Amino acid sequence: MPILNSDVAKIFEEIADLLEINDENPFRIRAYRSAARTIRNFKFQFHTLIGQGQFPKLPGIGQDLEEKVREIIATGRCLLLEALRRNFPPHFNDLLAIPGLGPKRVQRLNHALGISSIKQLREAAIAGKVRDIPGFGPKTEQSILSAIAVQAVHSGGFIRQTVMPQATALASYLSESTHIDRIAIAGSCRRLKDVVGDIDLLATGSDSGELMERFLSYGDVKVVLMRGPIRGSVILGSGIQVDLRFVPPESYGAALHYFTGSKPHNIALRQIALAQKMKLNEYGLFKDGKRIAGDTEISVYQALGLPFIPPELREDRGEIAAARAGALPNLIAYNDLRGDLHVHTHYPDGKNTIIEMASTAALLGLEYIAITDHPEQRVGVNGFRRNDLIRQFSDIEAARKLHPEITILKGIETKILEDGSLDVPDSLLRELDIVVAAVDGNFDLSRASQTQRLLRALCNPHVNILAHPSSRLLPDRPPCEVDMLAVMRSAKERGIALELNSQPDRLDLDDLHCKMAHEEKVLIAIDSSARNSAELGYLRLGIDQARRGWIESCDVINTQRIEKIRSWLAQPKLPQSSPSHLVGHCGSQAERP
DNA sequence: GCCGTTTTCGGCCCGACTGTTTTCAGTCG
Repeated sequence: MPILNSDVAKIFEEIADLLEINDENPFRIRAYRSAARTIRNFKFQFHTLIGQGQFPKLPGIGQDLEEKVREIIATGRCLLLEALRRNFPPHFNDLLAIPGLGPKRVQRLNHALGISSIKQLREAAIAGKVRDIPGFGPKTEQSILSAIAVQAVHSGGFIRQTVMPQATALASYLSESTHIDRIAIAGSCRRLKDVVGDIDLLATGSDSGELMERFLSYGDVKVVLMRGPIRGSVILGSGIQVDLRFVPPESYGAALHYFTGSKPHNIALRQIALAQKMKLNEYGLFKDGKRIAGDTEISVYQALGLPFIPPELREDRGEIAAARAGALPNLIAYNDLRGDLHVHTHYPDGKNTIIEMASTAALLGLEYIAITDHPEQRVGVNGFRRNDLIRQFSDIEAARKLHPEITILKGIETKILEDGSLDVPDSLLRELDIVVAAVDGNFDLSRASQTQRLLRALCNPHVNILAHPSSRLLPDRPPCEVDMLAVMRSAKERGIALELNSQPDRLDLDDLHCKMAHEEKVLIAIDSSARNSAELGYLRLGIDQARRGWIESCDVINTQRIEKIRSWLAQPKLPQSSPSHLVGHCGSQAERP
């Protein structure tokens, strides 16, 4: 089993945790954390590059960390980590994940009570033993118990789509405060992350007192975590934390930037300011003690010599270098989409007909949709019947007559079986305008087997789109282990699009894989896989995700007019045996009854 | 541990808030 970048990153993160508990140089700790992030975001696998005699030059990875990466890739072990682990009980660093517990308190808990796990901490807190440790008290003990309870329920984070109604309702409520000029949703919600940990709100105006009172007395507040004159923090009934911060109007832009994050992006920008003998904080950009920018975000970037960087790109994934080089992507916009190539009908929970789906899509401004139901939707448990497909064809013909303003393509969503073959015979697939293939079941195959499975499916000459490629389900089902770079390169060679599925619990491809697709110039299809007409609106979430992944309009097949779509679908596929790296994947597809 | 418009050593982002103190350490974002 090769050691993956994610394995190396995990080791570096654990080293950082243990160094932190050891009270080591904070900058050394930051170096490990920064390297872990860089390695996790890096698109090529180190084990492959090192196997080819290469080692990439990456920021924050110098001689020492390069040697450690090589050691981990070669041996699967890291001597430094093993030495650190000998000083602590197993999983000791898990305690750092409890809000309110940092390295000092974790050490004290261990020295005073021998606590080395969250379970032990909970038991000690319930028994009232934690409050007697110097530096702790009854309030800290209670907040530890609350934090453990919240963490147990929401450790996976919250799907942004479910959080935004709460955020906008609270922002709207706060905006009624008489001394408030502006209120904004910042943080990871503004960066359009698929899963968020909390809600960050920023307000500006003439007086913060009434705002804070209003905030803390909001009907849905369950717990008040913190209440200062300009900053407050609460937990809502849903379990999500909300942080509110007030700044004076002239600092609005700098504060919006600061509270939008991400933290690594902010740190990088502050370093740029320092290099120019300036200081950047949430109140503004200062030179010689004088504010020179900060009323708007644009003013901050401009004063630092950079163009405006959209919030969804602010992850310290190369956006600052791209901004400096004038090479920021021209991000796709919602109105760029012309169609949806993965739409369902007649679902038990949706019950919308082809006509209803088509009319809603037309109202949304779409020029085409593809009806791509699962075979079993039409036939139940008795296997695929050709007559059902014929019946749907005639339904589509009827809908076409009723809604000539929108093109309706005949399609199917076929399952990719464990061996990479499809659950619908080629003889039927060839009668369709478009074929969407998707993994369904057997999510826990080995990385090699899962990759082979997808590569073989891509060899089917009728497949046009690989749907929700990682099969993750937010927030809890992890993505399948798969070599996505190999899948993308194969898809590109064969003219197949990878789907960015817009369902809020999928958003699959994720942002990093979107960026990879953009860099690899692989076609993307942003689809809703709507199960009823309302879900066609999820396309907006797909666009959000695409923007986080640097996707431009030209990367996306369904920004094209229907004529282009038809010619893309009609393109002959490469002969099955021609791409050298696919030999062995592309056997003849057996016909199934 | 990294890195260079402070360049091979010395600096590395920075302010708010809490709880437990008795002036501030620890933590968070």
